[in-house]
Order: sequence, then C-alpha cells, then structure tokens
Amino acid sequence: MSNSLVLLTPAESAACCSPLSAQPITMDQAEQVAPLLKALADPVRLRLMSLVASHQGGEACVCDLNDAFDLSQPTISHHMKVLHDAGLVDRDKRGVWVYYRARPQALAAIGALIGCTPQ
Amino acid sequence: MSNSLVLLTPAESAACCSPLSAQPITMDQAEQVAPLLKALADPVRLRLMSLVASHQGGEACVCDLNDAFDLSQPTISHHMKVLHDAGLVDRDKRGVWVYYRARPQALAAIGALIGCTPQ
DNA sequence: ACGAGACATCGACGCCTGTCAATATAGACG
DNA sequence: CGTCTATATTGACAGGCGTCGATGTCTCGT
Repeated sequence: MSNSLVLLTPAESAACCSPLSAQPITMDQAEQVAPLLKALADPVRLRLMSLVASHQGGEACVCDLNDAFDLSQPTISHHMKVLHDAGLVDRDKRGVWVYYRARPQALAAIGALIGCTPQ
Repeated sequence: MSNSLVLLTPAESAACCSPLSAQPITMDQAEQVAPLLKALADPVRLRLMSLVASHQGGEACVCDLNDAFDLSQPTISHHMKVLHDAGLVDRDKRGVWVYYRARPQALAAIGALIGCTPQ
C-alpha cells in the first residue's frame, strides 16, 4: 500500500486530537471511533483484550484464551475476529498456534477521545 | 440510601484501579464496565455525550441536542435515556426543559480502565 | 499418506437494538 | 380550564449480535 508508514487507522487518527469534553466531535469522527468502542463493549471481549494486553510478552495464544472462559471455541474465535477487525489486536500464526497481540495505538485512541494522556 | 457519600457506581469503582494492560481483569469487572462502553458505542450517543460534555456550563438542553441530528425527537430521547441509565449523564428538569450534564467520574472510569490518567 | 490437534468458518437460533409514528405526560401561559 | 410546547413512553419493525454444533482448513508427527 502507498501509505505503509502511517500506522494509525482512521479510527485512531480521528480520536487522537479531540477529547470528548473539549469540543463537540463531528458525526464523521463519531462514526469512525464508535466501532472501536463497540468492539470493546462486551464483557467477554473486554476480558479477552485484557488477557492479551496484560499477558507476558504482550501476546497470548488462543489456546490460553479458550481455557479462561466457559464458552465454546468458535465463540472465542468469533470474539477475537471482532477485536481483530476493529484493529484492537494483531494476529500472528506460528505453526499450529495463533498469537494475538494488543495494538496500543487503538487503546490510546480511545484514551485520547475520553480525554486522558497515555500511560 | 445508606451510602450517599459514595459517588461512584459499581462500574466506576470496578474500572478505577485496574488498567486493562496491567493485569487481566476479572469477569465481574468486565461485566460491570462493559455497559458503560456499550452506552458509548454508538455514533449518535458518542456525539450526544460530546455535545453535552463540551457544552458551555457543562450542561445541554434536549432542545439543542435534537437540532444537531436528523433523527426524530423520540430517538434522541431514547439515546439520552441510555446514557442516563448507564450513569454517563445526570438529568435535571427545570420547568419545561430538561438539561443533561456529563458525569466526569464515568468518563474517568473508562479512562482508568484503558490505562490513562485523567486530563 | 494418514491421523490428530488448533483454529476458523458456516448456518441457525433467540435476543437485543436503533428507528419511527403515535400517544402520553407535564409544565407554562392565557 | 384549555391550549401550546417540551420531553418521555409505547408499540412495532428490520437488522444486528452472542452463542452453539457441525464442518472446514491448516500444520505437525508418525
């Protein structure tokens, strides 16, 4: 792609400069950022995101994630796809196993929107 | 109520001490905070929240909010009810008009969860 | 080549959600 | 009291979502 140096998705760049409380956001900004929040707005996905983000090495194997819930394997796979499609996690297949890694830019984008400074 | 001095909802207190990336959150924490995110995870509500939070005086009248969207009045009323039920805004009826005010604690709770420090 | 294990996809089900038109409520003003 | 205006509630509809069982697709051993 032509802009491979731009590491921010539209959602991330839309949120990075306009805290919610500073000025009214535009409908375009809202429509770009809302999917990020929607992806996190499920208890299972929120915990999945936390498990991945807090896991040693910054990445977690799906096999570990499955064991953390009383849910079927396809359901966990579905939730990870939602997180991945939203740009919240990166996917890395190594051999038989798949590792997911949190994308701090996406979380930072939400934080910036809420009106916080990272870390 | 007996604990009127405690101004934090369960969702807010659950999020205030455990950034997502520091340690895996529990299912209970996730189930308490997810509704906050779900309430914000809609483009219309996200912008409504921004309009209220950034409005002069920290509060906005419903009549102003209605004009900002191409949506019916009942739809805006519905979205404001969702935000109110989630604890994101306070409701104040003065005469015929209703004013909504952002609850910074709720936004701060989300910020803390994401791993940011307020403001 | 074959079987086994890890993960994804598909199809189906019940439930939740965003939207609207119609109606209700409640306060202000004659 | 009656009417106007601001906001909420209700009921209905289409579409989206979370979950599962069944099945598909890789990849590694043997």
